[in-house]
Amino acid sequence: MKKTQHKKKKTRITKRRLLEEFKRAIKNKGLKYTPQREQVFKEIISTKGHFEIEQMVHKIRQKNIPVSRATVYRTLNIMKELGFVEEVIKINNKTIYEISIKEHHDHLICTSCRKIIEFQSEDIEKLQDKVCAEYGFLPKFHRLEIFGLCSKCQKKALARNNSKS
Amino acid sequence: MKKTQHKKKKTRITKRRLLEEFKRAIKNKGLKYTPQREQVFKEIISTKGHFEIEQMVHKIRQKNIPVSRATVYRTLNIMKELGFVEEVIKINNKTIYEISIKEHHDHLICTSCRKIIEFQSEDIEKLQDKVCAEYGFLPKFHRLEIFGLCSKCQKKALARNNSKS
DNA sequence: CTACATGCAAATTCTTTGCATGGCG
DNA sequence: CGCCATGCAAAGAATTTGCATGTAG
Repeated sequence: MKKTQHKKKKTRITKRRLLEEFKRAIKNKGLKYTPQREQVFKEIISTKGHFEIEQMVHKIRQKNIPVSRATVYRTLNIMKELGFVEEVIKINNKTIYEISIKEHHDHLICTSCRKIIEFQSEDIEKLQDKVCAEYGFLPKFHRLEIFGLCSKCQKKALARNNSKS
Repeated sequence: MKKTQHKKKKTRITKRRLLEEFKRAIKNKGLKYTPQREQVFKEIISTKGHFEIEQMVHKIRQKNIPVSRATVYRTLNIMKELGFVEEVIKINNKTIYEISIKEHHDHLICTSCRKIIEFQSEDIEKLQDKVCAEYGFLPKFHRLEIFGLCSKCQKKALARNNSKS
């Protein structure tokens, strides 16, 4: 019984554990665990969904940790190699990074208001695995984005059309 | 009977029809239908899957149609607005465009050799529609990319590991 | 003819890099 | 201490833009 309870805790303290994992990974690579790197990482795991570079630099400076864009880029590249951060989306010429550690979310992206709705579908993931198996492909992570109009923007579009005619 | 046959032709001459559609769309917008624009479009619809800018410029020049990168960019932006070309992927700092007209493909992307395998799964698309419905989201197009190792690279990785130990 | 398109080169934006200096281990 | 990290500024790369000239309609 107690053991089961203990296991459950794992999910609760994810952030702390992640930070430890990161620290270990960094050191394993013979790299140094600096305040900047720590803070970049902290910032990322407390960010839901996506983030951009400028945003990240800002947030970190607000915490009184001096950091340059260069360092953020460099840290992100390390994190990419270590597999903590995932591939990259581009929207309006801006690169948007995504965390690969947290449970994975797919996205509905409104092309009108740019709102991003996250969702998760086990069924879709199962089918993906099936496809991969067919091609002998070993999946590491994926990205599913559905572009379209969110309900609000649909209504707006409708309203516009009505007033026209 | 004959009517049915006739209908089938529609699918056969897609490229020609697409070109007409494009021409109409351009003119409807009060824009001009220039050789450059025509060629960019032709190039795109005869390209399977993805394409990059440099590649496109090259191909068009090879057909003896002078074109500048600027024009290709400008044309692509128009095509984006008109909905002929879709959102944009970024791999290694390069933007990769995709045609939105042709049947849609999803992708398995090998992170090692960069090979891109296209696939299609109606089942996945159905589930996507279901998700959209749940959120009252009106999908226009989507992008599904699964990153991982293709079978060849898996074998290579395996071979490396064996020789190590 | 007129308004829009093109090409060039300059400007912008995002990202990477070289080098001197700072700091983790 | 030694090596790696940081910051800055400069370099690079991708994309956009201003302007003079060309051309579709």
